Amino acid sequence: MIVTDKKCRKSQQRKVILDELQKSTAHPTAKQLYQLVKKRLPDVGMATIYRNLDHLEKNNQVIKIGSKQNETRYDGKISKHCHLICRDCNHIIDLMDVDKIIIKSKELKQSKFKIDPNYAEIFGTCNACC
Amino acid sequence: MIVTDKKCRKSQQRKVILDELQKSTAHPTAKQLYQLVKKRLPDVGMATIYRNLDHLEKNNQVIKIGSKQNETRYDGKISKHCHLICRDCNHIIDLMDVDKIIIKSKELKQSKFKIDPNYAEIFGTCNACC
DNA sequence: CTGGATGCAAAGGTTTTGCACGCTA
DNA sequence: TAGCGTGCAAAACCTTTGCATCCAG
Repeated sequence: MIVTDKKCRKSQQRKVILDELQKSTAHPTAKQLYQLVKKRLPDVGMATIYRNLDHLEKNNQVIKIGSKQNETRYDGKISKHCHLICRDCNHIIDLMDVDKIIIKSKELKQSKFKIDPNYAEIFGTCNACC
Repeated sequence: MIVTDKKCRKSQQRKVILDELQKSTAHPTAKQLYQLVKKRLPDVGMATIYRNLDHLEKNNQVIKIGSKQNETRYDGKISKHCHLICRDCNHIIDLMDVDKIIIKSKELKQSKFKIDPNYAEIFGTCNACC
């Protein structure tokens, strides 16, 4: 579902932030984005970056990678399994019985990326949050 | 590859931290683990929790969930795609051409978890780090 | 004009580090 | 006894928030 915020104003800052993020392929951090934006708007503040990233994410113009929680979580089970992570409540479900994760992608083959089968995080919405 | 640290000592603290983590199914944060450990070792400090979690992770006894980087990263591409994340260098590769991710798991079906196809993070090692 | 957006500075959280002391092997 | 591990406190980070001011619509 795409939410369009009718009350939002298109400030220079917001435009530049979105533009820099769309131009980049590096998946930058807020700080890196700040450096990029600062080149075009030297007076920009860090708070503006964060506020706009939140705003843009809520309006589905930007993706925040990973869990929305900013505390690291740990798992004492080291046998092969993967995690389902609820983007709403941060609940994590273990999938212990996954034989194989099949991803059909040419880019994956070309990338020569070596998938660690113990480590996949699949995001979505858990039963309680649906 | 399993790395066993020959110089490590089995302090009470380390044993209790590992034990609590293995008993838990909640994927606790460092702080939550601290509360659990504190019940058994009232004088334990937060630094001990963090140092041991690092140590245990390096020895493959504990999994740190998510990217090892603790800064949030953002993506300006909102079309459906998933991410390959290198656990060594934190490089993120976009897979734009994934039709479907197939996960064979009974637990997944039972969980009624609703996967967001735009959001999968597959961890491993990138070409440069192999 | 109006109220959303900004910049600055301060506060809030999490994680790391320095240091003297304690404890395992 | 050697040197790894601990607890405490301070520091280092990342992110959020309060407030006066600015500016887009």
